[in-house]
Amino acid sequence: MSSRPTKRQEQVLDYVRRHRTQHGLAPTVREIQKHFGFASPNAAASHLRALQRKKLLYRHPGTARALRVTGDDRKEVAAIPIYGDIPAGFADTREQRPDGCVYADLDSLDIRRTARTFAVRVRGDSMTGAHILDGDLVVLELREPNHGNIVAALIDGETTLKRYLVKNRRPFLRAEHPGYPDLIPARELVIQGVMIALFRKPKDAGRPIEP
Amino acid sequence: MSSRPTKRQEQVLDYVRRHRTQHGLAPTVREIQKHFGFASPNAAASHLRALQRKKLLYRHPGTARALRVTGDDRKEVAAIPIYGDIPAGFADTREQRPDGCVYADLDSLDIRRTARTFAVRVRGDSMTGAHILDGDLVVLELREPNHGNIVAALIDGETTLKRYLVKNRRPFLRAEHPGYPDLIPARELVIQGVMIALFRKPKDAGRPIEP
DNA sequence: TATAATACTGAACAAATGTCCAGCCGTCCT
DNA sequence: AGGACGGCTGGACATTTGTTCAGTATTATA
Repeated sequence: MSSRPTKRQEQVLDYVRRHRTQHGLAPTVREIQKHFGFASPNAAASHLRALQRKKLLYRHPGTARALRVTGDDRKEVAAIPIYGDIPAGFADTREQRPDGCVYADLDSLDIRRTARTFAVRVRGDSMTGAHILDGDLVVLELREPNHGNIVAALIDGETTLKRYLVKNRRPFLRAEHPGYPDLIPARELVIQGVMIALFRKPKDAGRPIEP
Repeated sequence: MSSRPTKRQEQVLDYVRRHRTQHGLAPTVREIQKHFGFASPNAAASHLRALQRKKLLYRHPGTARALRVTGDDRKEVAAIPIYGDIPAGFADTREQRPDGCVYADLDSLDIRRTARTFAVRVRGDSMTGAHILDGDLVVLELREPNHGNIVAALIDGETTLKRYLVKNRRPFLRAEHPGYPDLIPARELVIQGVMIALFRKPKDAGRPIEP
């Protein structure tokens, strides 16, 4: 019987959430009091009581900083391995060595837990026309591609990111940048993954450019 | 100057880690004491001191349950609130209502824990030249922008994503799409955040079509 | 062998923190 | 009009909790 929080209660809940992610621990009653400018710790405490009543918050009585926002626990965070370079024998996943992981929640990625998901660091500018830049991290899912999907494919022993197209029942790959020709596979086309998400961290995020 | 922990210290560190993942919060000194059967809280406390000296643990003095294992921070996933729409009075964070959250690890985002970070859903195509598309999720940090940064700014009561430029010591905003004029602020320029990351989930990604 | 570091016991203090009681004011609903 | 509820002030109390001082025994370490 969890009901909706009021505006104020939402704010409190948000502050708890934020405090947890920023400082790694939940705030105390008096920290909440201070943040909202209450004159009494009871103001914060009663909000917590209300949130608890509405099942939006859990806590251990008598325990310091024992606040836990209900939804946050259930968030399933997937560790997506990053393969900087995909070698030929991709089928054997066990031999892969990820260069770290991206962590993203399944919700926002809409990932099925059964699906094989991985990420690749993009090299080159052959897909800038599709707004995929050098250095971008592309999250891929192992499945059959559809016409128009962006895929990681194996061409001549190298893996590249291209758009997957079908013409006259024959699939081929297209780069999204002037000067790159279409790639029509001589033998068979090995699709290693279909792009489902993109993650970019601009290199110039903190750096000024020439005026 | 971080050296190796002793066997016992390793056990304590392990217990702290386990307690955090199991209960969502760090143990107190006395909980550690109880777990190891110490007769004095000082036994646990001195272990924590040693671990701190070896840079394997961080804590806030005088704060309850403020233990953080050094390596674990990197795996920590931050909940970044998504503000679909940024109203005028942004300075008052308390009135914000996030439309859910993105979850990303601090490492890959290079987020400072102290920094105020949030995300905005991009609307419109004024930044396609900078490879930022309609529907993209842009992660922003609250800080002073540099020349060339992409920022969320408040213009005429509306928030837009633009490139921040400075000419003759006067800052202005530039869209990255043909046909959009530069925005030269009449009064003052309110910068709400500087882009530090981008997250895209293609709309046509999840459709499985049978051939 | 000296010296430091580890690994504790034992007691106690002070700050941090959760909690409770009493009451005020306004809004919404019946 | 009445009552339930949200939002808050003000004060106080009892734990919880971090911290410190003093001391013992064992194990490295130079």
